[in-house]
Amino acid sequence: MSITFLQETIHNHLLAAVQADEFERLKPHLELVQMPLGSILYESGDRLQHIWFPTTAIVSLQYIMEDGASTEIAGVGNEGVLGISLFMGGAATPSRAIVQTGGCGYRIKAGVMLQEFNRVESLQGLSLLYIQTLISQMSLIAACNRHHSIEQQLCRWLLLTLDRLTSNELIMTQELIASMLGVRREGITEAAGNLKNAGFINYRRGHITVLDRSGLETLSCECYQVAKKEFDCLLSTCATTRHSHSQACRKK
Amino acid sequence: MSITFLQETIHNHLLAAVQADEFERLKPHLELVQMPLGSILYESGDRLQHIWFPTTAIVSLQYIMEDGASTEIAGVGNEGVLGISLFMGGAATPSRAIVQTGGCGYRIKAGVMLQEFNRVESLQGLSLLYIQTLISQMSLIAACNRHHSIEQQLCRWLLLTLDRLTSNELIMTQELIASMLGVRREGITEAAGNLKNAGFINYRRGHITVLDRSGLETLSCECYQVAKKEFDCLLSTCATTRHSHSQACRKK
DNA sequence: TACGGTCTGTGCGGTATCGTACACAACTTA
DNA sequence: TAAGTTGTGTACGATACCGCACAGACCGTA
Repeated sequence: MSITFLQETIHNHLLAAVQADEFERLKPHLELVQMPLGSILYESGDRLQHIWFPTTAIVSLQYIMEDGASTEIAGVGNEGVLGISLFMGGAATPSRAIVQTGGCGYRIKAGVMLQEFNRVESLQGLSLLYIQTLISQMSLIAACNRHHSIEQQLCRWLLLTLDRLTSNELIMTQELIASMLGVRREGITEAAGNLKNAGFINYRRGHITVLDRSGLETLSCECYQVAKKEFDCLLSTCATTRHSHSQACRKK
Repeated sequence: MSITFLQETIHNHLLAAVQADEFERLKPHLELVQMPLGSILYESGDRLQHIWFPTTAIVSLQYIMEDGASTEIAGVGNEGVLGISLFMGGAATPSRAIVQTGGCGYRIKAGVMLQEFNRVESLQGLSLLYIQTLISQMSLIAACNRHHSIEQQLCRWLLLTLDRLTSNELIMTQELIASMLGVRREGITEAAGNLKNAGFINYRRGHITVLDRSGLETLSCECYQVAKKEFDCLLSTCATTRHSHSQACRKK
């Protein structure tokens, strides 16, 4: 049982990088929960009750405008954690966290997490490191929104989602993708049609299958590679951090 | 002399909120420097040598794409600090920091700052609080990029810049504004022309004068008000934080 | 005062994306 | 099997923005 628990835990890289003795303290508070597609972890302005560490689920952070228009500002999979604003002064995040790919994750009560965050240095270091990655990702998306075509962005988005999955099939309507990218649904239909004609993907009602990764990479903007590099960097730091907190990767 | 120093210091709200005894330790390391218009504090990928606390200067954080296209991802004035990635694992920020309005600021060596950050709780708390604000700002800009017109964004940008100035005149070419917003210079010429015709601003070669703030507010998207609220919240927390670290504002 | 560089104004066609409307296809449920 | 719901395909004009080209205005410097 406890072995199963630990194996599952490994599926969140951040959690797996917490030092063993510190992890023992967290363990009794970790609660394995379902994170079904479409469920909302928190809304803009909510006071956080929990922190989440996804294992198989993927969560999308979206900024919602007054008229209801939305834009994804970051994605969080098993490399990350949701609810970081808790550590940062208690103010609510101005975003919505919605599950984009159903799966599981660990949940921990906000109060417990905050206490441990303040006490445990490795947890703090990892969180900060992750926030850094998140900031990079958000910058990237802001710039990508401005400068790249829907098709390029769709490729980026598919690739980044695919990287967090074990299978090559996404359960996902075009409508949903459109709301992530902050564009019209028809725009996605057209872009997806092109990718299908090119033989890079296939799809049917709510399911998208990626047939040719490298094809998508050629059509994607540079942003995919940049984001991937960021993630790889984070993960490799996590992997080597269990016992000593080294410096993160230095890029370029 | 030391009184002058302190008075100047107050001009950075974050620095002013550091507890008195802790501030005494930082003080000998603070170096008042000029931050002339157009100078670059750091480039994407640089290893940080310093941390900056602007007093009268305003700095723009930009993401630069491979083809040279740029987008502002956040602005930093005397409410903030530059070089936060230092605290977050040492990885370089994937952005450029360029002075958008010339002025002064305090500089401190990265090594010293890092040491104090790890030792001094109030400094850490303030930094985290600021990072939270920064994240909010970045989300907002990402969404604004996607959904709002150049004219709306120009209004937002002018208003946010104005809020950080004492005068109502910006020293700023249209070319520069265009590179901040990530659009063509001609787009700014047109939008600025409209604002001039409406009587809200006036300008001449490199100088923009705001004549009617509230006029700009009516044309701006919601994003200005949202960003302003965030800043006000940060500042009020700073103002009350010198002796006890309270929770930040809760919104909505 | 004249020069030269920089900044701004304007026009044009091209294109990506939008808004809207509607038909059809694929699943779900009764 | 039929009805209803939800997702996808397509078409059309409107429009915001782009890329380019060039003229003219401003301002510092010689």
